[in-house]
Order: sequence, then structure tokens, then C-alpha cells
Amino acid sequence: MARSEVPDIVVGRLPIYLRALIRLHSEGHEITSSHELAQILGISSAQIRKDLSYFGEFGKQGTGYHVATLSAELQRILHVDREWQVALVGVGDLGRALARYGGFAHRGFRISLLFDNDPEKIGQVINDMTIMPAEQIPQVVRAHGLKIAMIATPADAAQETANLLVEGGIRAILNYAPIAISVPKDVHVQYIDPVAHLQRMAYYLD
Amino acid sequence: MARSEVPDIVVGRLPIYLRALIRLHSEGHEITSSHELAQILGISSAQIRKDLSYFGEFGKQGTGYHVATLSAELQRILHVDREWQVALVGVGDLGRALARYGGFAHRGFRISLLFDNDPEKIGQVINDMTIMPAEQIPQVVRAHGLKIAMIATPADAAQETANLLVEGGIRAILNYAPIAISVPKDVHVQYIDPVAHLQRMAYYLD
DNA sequence: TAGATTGTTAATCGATTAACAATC
DNA sequence: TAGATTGTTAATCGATTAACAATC
Repeated sequence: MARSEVPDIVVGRLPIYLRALIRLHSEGHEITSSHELAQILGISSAQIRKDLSYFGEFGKQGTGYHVATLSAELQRILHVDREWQVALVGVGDLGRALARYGGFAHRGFRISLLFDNDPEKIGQVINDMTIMPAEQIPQVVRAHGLKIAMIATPADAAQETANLLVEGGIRAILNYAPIAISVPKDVHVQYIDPVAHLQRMAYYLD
Repeated sequence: MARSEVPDIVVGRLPIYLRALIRLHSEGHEITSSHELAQILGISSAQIRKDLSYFGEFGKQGTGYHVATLSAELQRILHVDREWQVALVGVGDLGRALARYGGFAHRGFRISLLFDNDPEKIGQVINDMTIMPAEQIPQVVRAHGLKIAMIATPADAAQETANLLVEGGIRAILNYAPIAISVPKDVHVQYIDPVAHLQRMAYYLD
């Protein structure tokens, strides 16, 4: 089935499957099944099988899935069978923590460029990376060929930052600023707003 | 309409609407419309009107919505017209950044208890909060009457941490550990895994 | 073989959208 | 009034699930 026909909501579940598979692998499981994955993740086995069927046939009737194989297939499908270099804009408390956090590089996304527009911060070094002025984003990002960026600026600066990133050739943005940004149709944006998650849960509390 | 009939996906969009309204308010807008909000957020105006209709009638035909009023209504509906105290478990790089991050308290969620199971960290003070041993979670959380917690431990410790939190009476968990946790049906869980977002976008890159 | 699980189809379920009467 | 926008209905669209033949 052609790539363009896969619903984005299905693509969004693949990383969850991959995460579970990597964990199973690290725990020594060689084989799993849609039922076991469903149990672990709290979703239906039918959904897992249907999601995977968009991309091929990875299982064996009566047996299930080979953990290492399916894991590798998902990494290939998601294009995470390589290391991606990522630009990070905004080195406040949050940005600093993201720059230091080991969980990205460990899973294939290495933050390799830091930008900020505060003259006090420019030139500082974090994790061997020197903070550069935001105005240089277009040229530096393009020179390094980066395609992915994170925005950790205040909300006020997010749209302007996104414009600079797009100008530099960025095609995927993880936005930590609590504001919607607008970008060309061929640029992907994902949002992380922990407070929105907390508010959503507060609805169900007394 | 009874609370239980509101789809969770609708509840999940209310914080996004609220965020946009607060921003409009701060920019001096007194009135807005479903069309303007739709434009800002990149969703349809019909969806915004339909979502709001689950909770009442907040607009005026021909005019739109009074920003401050709708904002206050959404805060009331979401139960964020108060300050929630939040427990944070796991004070590594990520947890430390969360504890310091001003964006929570500013929007009604104050981190007020810190826990870790590393003897080196116990007793340390961050933002006037003393890190306490994880084993004391049940009693301390219950004594303070907290209902919301964040998990920022390694994946290995997340399930055990969730168990302790539930034992202490926690009813909503924001889980930063990259692993699914299982909790009783009346406990809500939201996940934040930035790498999953990056992987999802990588699918669309060459 | 008998038992188990996949991949897939068709049915069901739920969410989104278009359209418009009501009305400010 | 004329123009604009809401709240709501019905239709459309899309996602999830149940069920089972195929087959390991």
C-alpha cells in the first residue's frame, strides 16, 4: 500500500509499538504476539494487527512476531534506523534540560545545534555545543543540512523562530512553546504542552 | 448534557482553546469568533462550536464570544479555576528541569513535593522543596491530599512509582517515563514522550 | 494433528463537517 | 434592517472492532 495512504494516526502509534518491542527485546523476549502487545499497551490486538498490515506482513500464524525483526522493520519504516541531527532553539531552563537530556541521543536524535537570542547566552557551551545567535539559524541550519528542530522559546518568539527554521530548510518541528505556529504544508509540527495534559486530567477530578 | 457523555477527545481540546483565549486576552482582544479561533488553531470552526456546545451556550449570534467570559468558563469546566498541588517523582536531569520550570505554577499547577530513591539526592533542596525518599510517597502524598503527580523516573521504576502514587491517593498521572503503566480504571494517565513525536515526524522525512 | 495467531474483511462505532434556522 | 455568527442537525467521513479463513 502506498505510503500516502497510511493514516497519520497509525503512524503515530508505530513509535509506541517500537518502544514496547525494544523493551521486550531488552528483557530477553524473542517472540511476542498482537495479544501480548495489546495487553502491555492497553489497546486492542486487532488494532495492532491492522496498523502493521499497512506496511506488510511481519508475523507468522500460530506463532506471532519475532521481536528483533519487527523492531528493525518499524525502525526502517519510521526512518529511525539512522541518527538524526536536531537543532534546538531557546536555551532557558527547559531548553537547557533538553540539551542535557540523554534520552534523545540514546534513541537516535542528537541535538547538535543550539540557538538563543539572548546576548548573555550566546557563546556559552552546553554539552560541547556553543550557543549561537538565533538570527544565524537559516544559514547554519542549512549549512549542516538539518531537517528536524525543537522550539523551546517563550510563546512570543515561537512563530518567528519557526519562520527562521523553515527558511533554513527544517521540515519537522517539535514545539514546546505553548502556542500554535503556522508553517508551510510540507513542514510537520508536533506539540508538547505538559500543562494541557494536566488540565485535561483535571477535568475528571473533583 | 451529563459530564460522562462528553467524549474525552473533546475534553482534550479544551486546554488548547483555553490557551488561545488567554493569549487573545493578553493581546487585548475582547471578542473572538469560532472562525478566528479556527484560523489561529488550524482546526474547523464547526468543531470548535460543537465542542463548546457539550458544555453550554457561550456565544452570541452575529457577534461571537467574549474572550474573558469564555476563558473563565473553560477554566471552570476544566477545574483549573484553582491551584493544584502536584507531586514529582524522579529528580534526574528531566525532573530537576520540571521542578524549576516556571510554566507550571504560572498556569495553576504547583509542584510541591519531590521524591527520588537515590540516597545521594534525598535531602537536597530545589526551589525550596526537599527531596524525600520514594518509599514515603504513599503516606506523604496522602497527608498533603495531592491528587496529581508527574513521573520522571527511568522506565524501569515507572510502574512501581505509579503503584506508590495510587496507594497515596493520586488520581491523575503525567508520565514522562517512556513506558506504558497500568493503573486502576479511575486513575487517569497522560504520556509525554518527545522521542515518539520525533519518530512520528521522521516517517515523513526522506 | 490440534492449538494458536496472523492478516483481512465487513460491520460497527464514533468523530468531523456541512449546512442552515435562529437571532443578535 | 442587513450582515454576521451561533448552536444544532443530519450527512459524511474515518477509525476501530469483531470475526474468521488461512496457515504455521
